[in-house]
Amino acid sequence: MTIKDIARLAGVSVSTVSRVLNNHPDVSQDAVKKVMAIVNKYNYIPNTSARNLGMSSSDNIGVIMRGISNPFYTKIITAIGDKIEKSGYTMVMQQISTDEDELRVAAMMEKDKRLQGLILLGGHLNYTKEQVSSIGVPFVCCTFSNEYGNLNSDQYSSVCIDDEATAFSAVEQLYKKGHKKIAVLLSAVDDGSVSQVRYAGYKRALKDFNIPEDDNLIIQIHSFNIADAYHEMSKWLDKGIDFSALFCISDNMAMGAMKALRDAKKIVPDDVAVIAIDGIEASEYTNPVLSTLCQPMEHIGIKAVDVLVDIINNEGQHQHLTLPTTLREGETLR
Amino acid sequence: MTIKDIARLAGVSVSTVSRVLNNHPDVSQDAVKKVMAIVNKYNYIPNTSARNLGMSSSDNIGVIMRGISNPFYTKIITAIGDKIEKSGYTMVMQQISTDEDELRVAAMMEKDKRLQGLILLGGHLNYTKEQVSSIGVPFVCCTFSNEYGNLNSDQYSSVCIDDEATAFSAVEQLYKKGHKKIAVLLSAVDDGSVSQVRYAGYKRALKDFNIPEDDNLIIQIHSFNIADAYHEMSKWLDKGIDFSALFCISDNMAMGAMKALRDAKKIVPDDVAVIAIDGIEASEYTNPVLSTLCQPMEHIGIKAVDVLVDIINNEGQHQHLTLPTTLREGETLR
DNA sequence: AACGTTACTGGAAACGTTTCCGGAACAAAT
DNA sequence: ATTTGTTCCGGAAACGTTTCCAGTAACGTT
Repeated sequence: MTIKDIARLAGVSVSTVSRVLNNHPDVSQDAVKKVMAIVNKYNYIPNTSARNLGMSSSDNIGVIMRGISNPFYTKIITAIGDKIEKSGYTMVMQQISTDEDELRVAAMMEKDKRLQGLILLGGHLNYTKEQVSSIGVPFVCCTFSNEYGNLNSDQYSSVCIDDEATAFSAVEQLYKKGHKKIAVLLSAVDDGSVSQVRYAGYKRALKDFNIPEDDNLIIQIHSFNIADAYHEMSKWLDKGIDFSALFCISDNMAMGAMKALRDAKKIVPDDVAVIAIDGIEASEYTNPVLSTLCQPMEHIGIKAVDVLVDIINNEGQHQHLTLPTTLREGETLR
Repeated sequence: MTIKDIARLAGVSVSTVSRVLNNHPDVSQDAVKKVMAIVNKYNYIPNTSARNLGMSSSDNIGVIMRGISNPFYTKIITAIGDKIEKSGYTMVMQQISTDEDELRVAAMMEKDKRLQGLILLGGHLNYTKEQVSSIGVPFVCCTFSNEYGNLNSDQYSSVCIDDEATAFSAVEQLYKKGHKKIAVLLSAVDDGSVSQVRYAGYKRALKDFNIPEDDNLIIQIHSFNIADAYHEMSKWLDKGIDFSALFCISDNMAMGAMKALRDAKKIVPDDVAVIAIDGIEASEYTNPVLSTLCQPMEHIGIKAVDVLVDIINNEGQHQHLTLPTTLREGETLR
């Protein structure tokens, strides 16, 4: 069943069918009716390959992400996938490992799958101008702060929270409860990732509250992995360093850390207060319930697609959205 | 940069370039060398739309899933996506809501995206023959038991655990610890879903161990949702029904239930023993650590793609794989 | 009555591949 | 010397759309 068959059955030309199917203006009501009748009767769906070839484009939007393993991303992905579908595009997902260069992958993918646009999830900030311009379709970065990039901001869009300020406010919560010996559990500190930016917020908070920085209170792992967090935290606790509160840069890591604290017989929140950032569902069901600053995950996903689709349709400029976080008061603060 | 340009630059015909690119036999070493030199030099990637149109097929494999929100699925999806990519196909993901008919979506998607094959995640068993044959590409169902379907088994493939036996063995664990009053937290019981099958395993266990069934010990919700599990469990606990153990048909639900138990001042495992099925990462970090029967999630994903690709390439028959589960001894049994 | 608009239509080229088919070049067998 | 077969190659049709362009019919204007 091709457009030709439809044309024949409806008694019109191929061009007319095409026009009807694409809502072109220059077509009579009569023709629309005839064509649609046949289309519906035979449940005709145009061939995407032929259509894309004809228009020399596609309806693919690529989504590249590093580490879907962090449950934080699944909510965002869900929202993105949903919204892409609703907008009439097709989502093409590509996962990359931690050591792959996402922009190289993006460039390849763009050629290979003829993308209309790209969404990058959980990436870095220190792309060079050349790297960015090497990819020829509009793209939007999700979930890492705008202000810290070194790029011309009109070359891409971004949708995220203010990671620095959120980290600051997490530490502030601890400070307000009287904590001064605040340890931080983080990932890399120099790769332009969220980890680095949240760490910056932590440091600014310490400074503002006149708490001296102490390298002994920095617990660094090399992933956002829950198991890594658990092991590294356990090792650190063995050192017996004195502290009264722990700021984890992600919920996932906090869950690992809390198990380590439990193993070490530290009671949360009596012995150690804990706060984190993200607001994943699981962390609402830990014992005790984790206190955390929640990201508006669905909203992030939806907005990312919105912005991208607008740009694809030439209905908008690149923009940089910063969405608000909300405090979830759990049971890990005292 | 099209195949014509490559042909011109390499000094051969378009057909020859195509043959080289597709590893056809009838082409000289000399030609291969000349073409590949140009292809590599200009980093040429063939246009997928044109190629698909020419071959009247595509390289798309569809993945349909209900409720990616359950973290259990993310591991599987990750594995599936990875494997699809490695096999040279493109993953096209479609999420559906609980009330959508997955086979209708499958049929639509197949036409729309010209799929080569389909993977269905977390579906039902009671498809009719007509429904199944309405979708014209091979498909494999993941994560629900084979034996309970009412279909001709050579019409599709499946990869999953033995849900009935696993549920049986979960209840067996509780029985071996001396429990007789075993409540069960489940989802639907009559829709052909995993829930129904796991419930069947629970009932068989009771029977084998000479424990009378008791409707009061059945806690039913209408999703696999963690929040729903929490609320429904709380409501049930209010009734004050006597019980000593709880079998949850999924880890996710168990996490909700454990919070409800905590709210009700029931100590796990002293007052109530808990066991579940799935083995998601988060449930390894609950307090206390959940005891559960783990599914080989990565393995399931990889096998599903393996089987499907073999069938697409006419290198295999439809088959039904049942993968083993392993007990993770947590801290919720006594 | 001639002309310009307007509203719509159909023919056909174009998109970038794959693949069928016929043929060239050459070697081996008769 | 002719046939037969092998190996490789190029031309061109085909895939199913979109879209440009030319054209027709109806209608209002001068």
